[in-house]
Amino acid sequence: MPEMPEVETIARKLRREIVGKTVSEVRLSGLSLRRPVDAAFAAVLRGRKVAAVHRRGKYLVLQLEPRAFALIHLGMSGRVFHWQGEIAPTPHTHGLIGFTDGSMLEYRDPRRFGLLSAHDGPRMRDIVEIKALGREPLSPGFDCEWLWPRLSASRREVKSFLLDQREIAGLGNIYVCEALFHAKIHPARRCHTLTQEEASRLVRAIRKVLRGAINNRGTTFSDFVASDGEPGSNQRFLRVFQRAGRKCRRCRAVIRCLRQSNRGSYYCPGCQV
DNA sequence: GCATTACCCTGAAAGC
DNA sequence: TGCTTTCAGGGTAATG
Repeated sequence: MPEMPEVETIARKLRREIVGKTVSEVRLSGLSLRRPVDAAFAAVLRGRKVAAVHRRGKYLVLQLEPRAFALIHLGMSGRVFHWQGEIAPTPHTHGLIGFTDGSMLEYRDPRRFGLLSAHDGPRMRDIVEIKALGREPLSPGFDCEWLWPRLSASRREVKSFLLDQREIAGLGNIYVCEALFHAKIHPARRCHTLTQEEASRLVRAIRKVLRGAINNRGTTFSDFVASDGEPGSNQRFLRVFQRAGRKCRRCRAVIRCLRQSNRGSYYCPGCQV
């Protein structure tokens, strides 16, 4: 499941591969993703040049020239490939963006929880999906001074807060579980009960797990691979995620899994209070 | 404002 | 072996 480090890995790769290329054609499967792909998607992209590749939260953003933006969200199972030359679409290929040099960008998404959208003209920060996103966890503004007042004002469970993209953009289930482990905070703790020291630990833990995951080119289970098809290696460093029933590497307690908002929360009952 | 539930979807794993 | 069922989860919407 692609979260911020996986999307960042793809963005870095695409930055080297497709910036400067001009879109010659766009083919869509016609099947609906998270929502139907707008009929204008192809028209907005065709003939435009890729000026830059950005990442915002879990969105991959292609900045086009003349000014327009294409948003790609990978959902649960989305993958992006850059191919040299013509390729045959798979049953799960929902978007093919061809460039004038003959290479192609393929969007593949078996579960179709992802999103493709195009926006002609606006500033990036005014795009509705981007506008809704909270702070970037690796930006200079993501610190305890920013986070603690927000935690103090919320009675939600901290796991739910951290997954909320309107608060912090880019965290998903894997890295929230891992960050809470490193910060020694139980996922069901109510935000307002966290001390300033715990909030500070949480900030450091979030930055640590994300930076580590980016360095490892993301976490690969079954779904995620970078745009060249190479898997990431961060799964080797996970401490709690999908390790229920196994022993904590720090305290030897047995890792548990509880359900929060219908998602699995993995934690160590020995380390996390 | 927040929690809960359902929904979208399909591959993998488990169960029979 | 082969079929059916269950589970996984990001984001959104409806409901309480």
